[in-house]
Amino acid sequence: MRPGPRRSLTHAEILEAAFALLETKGFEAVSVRGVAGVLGLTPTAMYTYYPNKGALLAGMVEQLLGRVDTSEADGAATPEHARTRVVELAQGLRSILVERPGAVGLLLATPLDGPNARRLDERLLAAFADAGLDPVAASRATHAVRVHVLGAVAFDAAEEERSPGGPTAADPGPAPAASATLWDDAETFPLGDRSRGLGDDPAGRFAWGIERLLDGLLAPAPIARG
Amino acid sequence: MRPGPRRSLTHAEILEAAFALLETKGFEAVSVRGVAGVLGLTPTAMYTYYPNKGALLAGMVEQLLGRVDTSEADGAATPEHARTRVVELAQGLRSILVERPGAVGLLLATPLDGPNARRLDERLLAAFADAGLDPVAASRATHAVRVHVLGAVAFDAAEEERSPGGPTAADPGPAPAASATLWDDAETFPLGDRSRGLGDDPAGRFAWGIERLLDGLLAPAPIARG
DNA sequence: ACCTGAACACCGTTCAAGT
DNA sequence: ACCTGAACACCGTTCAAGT
Repeated sequence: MRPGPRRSLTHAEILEAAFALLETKGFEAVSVRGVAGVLGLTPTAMYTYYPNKGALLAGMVEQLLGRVDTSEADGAATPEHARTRVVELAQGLRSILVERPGAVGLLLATPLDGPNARRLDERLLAAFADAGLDPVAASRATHAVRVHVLGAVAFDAAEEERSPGGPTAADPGPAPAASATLWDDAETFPLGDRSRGLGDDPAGRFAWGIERLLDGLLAPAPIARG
Repeated sequence: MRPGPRRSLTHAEILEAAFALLETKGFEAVSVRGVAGVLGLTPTAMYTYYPNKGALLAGMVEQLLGRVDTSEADGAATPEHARTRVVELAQGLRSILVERPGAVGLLLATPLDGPNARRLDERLLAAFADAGLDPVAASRATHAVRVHVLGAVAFDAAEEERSPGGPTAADPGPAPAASATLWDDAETFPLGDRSRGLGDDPAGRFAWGIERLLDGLLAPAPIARG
């Protein structure tokens, strides 16, 4: 068939194909040509749906962030409820990113400014306001949480890449094996070596880190600083 | 000239060319072919120096991290000194990343496991140990700082990409202009809209975030948690 | 409006060959 | 050991053309 049977796909169908590619072959495989291939389209046909690759990725990010549950828990606006709400949002965001291999690449390649990104921000801002923070502090606290979640997932992804299967359990790896690449000068790092494998469970250290961050963000006495 | 005048470059010279490319044309331009071009080499010649592109990027990351000053300040091992040391390391790491446009891409594309990355970790671990944290907590605190710095720089870079020139001052951008891409459903986000441009100075919010994180990591009374 | 086919200017990497 | 040249299997994007 030459020109085409006018199939008229929906954006949802295209994103579905893109996510299938992301989950089966990783972020690198999410290409305009690749998605077109899955859909049985010519690469150029993709440009009638998205003006460029960035817009496609932004669409994926939006759909991903839409999966984060931001329904207001029916609890009151007490500081205690506010804190657990922040934790839930942070954990929820982390979950949808960790569940999908390659999703981090997506987030890092795309500005987070769609409606669902802003909705998430809004919930965090509201929670920090409920916790008693003034608007400037709430804005910065929201940013700090955003930054922490994304950074943590990015780190986990980078580690996962070099030792697939997961270091969740005790996995010291090929212990004395020559390090992966060029540097064999092998200084010793007593503290690092000793602590290797201590707090290494990704989920555990993330939960711990978020709690400590909130300890600092919601500290009751902001007077004694310095 | 056909085969070649046996020029025998050093790794340092190759990395210099790679950084020149990074700083003038951004991370995307750092390609095996691109670097080879700057050096007057054929792309294939690059493979006698680095086994693949990843190793080249890892070499760049190592050199970048080598620029972070980790010289032990002559101060005593008091908790107060420990805290300021962590802040200095975090700020130092952020500086070398922020100064070089495109450096974030580098960090995110490469596992941080070279000697200089470990040296930085070691300094953070030592500081947290000086501050009185047990090995597990010190390891997790180190990870939290790592994550926070990288996440913050990645965020700033993403923002810089869509409004170059910097939102350092009050820069509301094209205020009511239709949002960059597809979504025009335009829910309203009262808190987000009100706080837009409040705590948005990258350096300021980073410094604030690191201090709050340390408030939580170095909290004196880990009893009253929950 | 949606699609094809050809084309342009790129990638990373491998392989056989030269010195 | 270091390098070239040709090649393979990819990219994102544009353009002219068909229905």
